Amino acid sequence: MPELPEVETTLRGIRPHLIDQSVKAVVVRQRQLRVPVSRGLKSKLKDQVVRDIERRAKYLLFHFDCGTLAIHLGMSGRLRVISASVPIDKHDHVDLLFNNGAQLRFRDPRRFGLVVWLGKRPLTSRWLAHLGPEPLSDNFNGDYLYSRAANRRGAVKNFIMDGRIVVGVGNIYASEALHHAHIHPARGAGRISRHRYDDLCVAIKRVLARAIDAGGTTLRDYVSADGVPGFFEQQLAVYGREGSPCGLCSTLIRRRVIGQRSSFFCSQCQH
DNA sequence: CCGGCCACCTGCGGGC
DNA sequence: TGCCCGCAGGTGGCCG
Repeated sequence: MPELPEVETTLRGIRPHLIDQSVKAVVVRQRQLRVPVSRGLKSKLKDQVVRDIERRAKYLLFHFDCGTLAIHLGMSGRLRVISASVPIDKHDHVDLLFNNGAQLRFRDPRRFGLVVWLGKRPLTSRWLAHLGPEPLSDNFNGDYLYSRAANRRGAVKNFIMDGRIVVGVGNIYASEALHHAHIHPARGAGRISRHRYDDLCVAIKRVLARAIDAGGTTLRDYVSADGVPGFFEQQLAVYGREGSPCGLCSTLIRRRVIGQRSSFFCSQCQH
């Protein structure tokens, strides 16, 4: 489910409820996530106060005086603040209960997600240490992308989805940004001009920012209570639109597997 | 360092 | 109905 906009939207949704609150209890129903949830989590967090919550890449970082807890939503994770007594689903793996009555609930059917203790220097942990720049930051720009692409022979789509190059560009927005920038997803990363990397960088920033503004509703399973599909999905130009006409030239959108992931593009507009 | 491939896991929709 | 197949938002790790 979550690309970066969903993670950012989740952050904005939960933060006001949890800042300055102290942990009353930790409930772990299923510890077999991508890595096992550590057994000491309960005693470590008990009575600790949430000093801040922030996002780095697609990780949500919960800062306490004694260290930082990271939660990653993987492919199918969701994190919600609920009031007491919402029924427990079979995939509700972890709850953090707070003294103000708030309840942070982590649900993740596929269990590719992560609830992991990073200690006092989270940025040096193995999960965060090697990550590239944030896509919406100023140090992510065309110059940077172009310089990192030198001599790389792999497909540009794989290149921009590599978290060591830039974080937060998932499978949906990689296809979208490349369409915006008129770049073919299979083109070698090292065979793209400086100027076109400017365009690609702007496109990445724009598709992510627009999705965040739309409330991070990228997903097929983000359906509102009255059954209306997620708002932003209707704005996707190519992702999931195989066989329908390109909005720019009416050529039929094609799907092709690149780096074991489905990629969508217009063979007329993108080169 | 780089590219290619695999693994982890559950659910859903389509075809037969 | 029910089974089997392919597909799905991520990313660390391994191998050559």
